[in-house]
Amino acid sequence: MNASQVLRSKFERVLALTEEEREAIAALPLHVVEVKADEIILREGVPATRSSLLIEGLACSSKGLGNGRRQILAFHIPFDMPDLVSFLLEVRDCDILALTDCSLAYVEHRDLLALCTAQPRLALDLWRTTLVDAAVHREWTLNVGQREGLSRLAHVFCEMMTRMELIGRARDKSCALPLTQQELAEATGQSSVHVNRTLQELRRRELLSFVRGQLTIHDWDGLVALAEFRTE
Amino acid sequence: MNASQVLRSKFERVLALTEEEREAIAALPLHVVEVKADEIILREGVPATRSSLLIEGLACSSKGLGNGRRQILAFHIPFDMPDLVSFLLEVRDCDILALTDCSLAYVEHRDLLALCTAQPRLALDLWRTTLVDAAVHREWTLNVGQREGLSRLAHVFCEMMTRMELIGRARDKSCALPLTQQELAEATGQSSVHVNRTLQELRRRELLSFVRGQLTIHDWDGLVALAEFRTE
DNA sequence: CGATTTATTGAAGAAACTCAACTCGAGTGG
DNA sequence: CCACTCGAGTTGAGTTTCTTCAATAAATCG
Repeated sequence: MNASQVLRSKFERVLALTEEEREAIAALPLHVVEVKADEIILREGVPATRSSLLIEGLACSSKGLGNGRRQILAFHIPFDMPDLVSFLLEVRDCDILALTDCSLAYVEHRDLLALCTAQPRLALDLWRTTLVDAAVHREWTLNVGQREGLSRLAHVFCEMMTRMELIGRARDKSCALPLTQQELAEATGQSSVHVNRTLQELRRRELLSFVRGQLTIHDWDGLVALAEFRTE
Repeated sequence: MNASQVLRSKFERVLALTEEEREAIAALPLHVVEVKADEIILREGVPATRSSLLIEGLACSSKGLGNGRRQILAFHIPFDMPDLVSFLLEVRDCDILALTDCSLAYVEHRDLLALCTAQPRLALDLWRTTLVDAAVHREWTLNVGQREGLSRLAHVFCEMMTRMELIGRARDKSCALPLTQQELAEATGQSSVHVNRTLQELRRRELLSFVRGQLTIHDWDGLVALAEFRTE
């Protein structure tokens, strides 16, 4: 699937596109690049002039602190536009980082703006996706702020499994999720040592297994209950 | 200042409005209501059919957990549209709660949508404010996830002072901020006992005082440094 | 195969929590 | 006007959760 098709099917998940809209999407200039694991895709603090569409791979948004601590704010999977949230803002407020080798397409903000002006329905749908992203942010704040270690981790797994299923990358509650324990720690605001022990507890309770980047959930209902995950 | 003027001056902070835009704003149906402290303005889980504009008072967004724990996700002050973030979404994902007696104006989503269609510049500006809200959410996730208790609280105070200054409600780094320690606890993911001790430490270091809902910052630079607050 | 990253374990310690009692201040009603 | 009540703030003590440090084991990569 090429970049333009990815973008189109992203819209088509919600909208029935008109011929005109389809053409406008196809005409949007996309610049496809490959990024190696651990490279920064877009850096915090620089002017926000373009957004990216993730075609393949796993990425994250993160913000660092002076003492070297870092918080992962969201994971990004194919079909996501990781930094549409900085569209219309002057400056990026967080890093976008490739966690695995990624294939992605850049869209210049000025082209995106032109698309929005010409196709109001598409603009509204893009706006809506940024609002969904914001809702996920709120869930993460709740997660990190109020849940205990065990359910915090459980919640991340519930979210990722749900999203992977939505894009057809999961089967029988099992999917590839190539995250290290260190990365899970940065996403949940815990130390990696504690994540390790918490993972063992999740395994011991036979809720899931997470081995070499493969997540398999054995007891979905149990995990959902533990995480207080809300399926919408 | 009436509700319509509040809305207009919200736009005018960034845009130079045309006559037509001004008229469109004035024509937007607003339904002004008064809400008592501790009442729920808009409830989680119900269909999102309208948004609110805060005219006067202090409110917050919050999400609860089964065990009674609650996370405050954002504070809202006059000129904010606390739940524009649920515009275009089917269902509200968090409660909006009045922390003091509030005066606010409801806007029906269908009217807002009509305004957006007719006035694309206003639509983009509203979209932009939701993106700013999302950026603040990200900062909060970082705050709750990675900062230690002392700088976590410091960061909340830096943010609120900056915002109060922006709307002209602060003078000499002092402003009314009628929050209880319990509410600060729910915003920072700490227990109220710990907030109490942390506040004492902030006072002891002569960074600020926070007495009976009045925040006064004595050493702004020191507080900013402790919080690693980024002034944009 | 060796080098490097990732995962696991133990132990000590720090940060923050809970519980419970007590103080203080603001408002209320007798 | 004072006693009372109620909510908020403060304090102490014991406990839990999670962190840090450091060492080892296992997996992955070139």
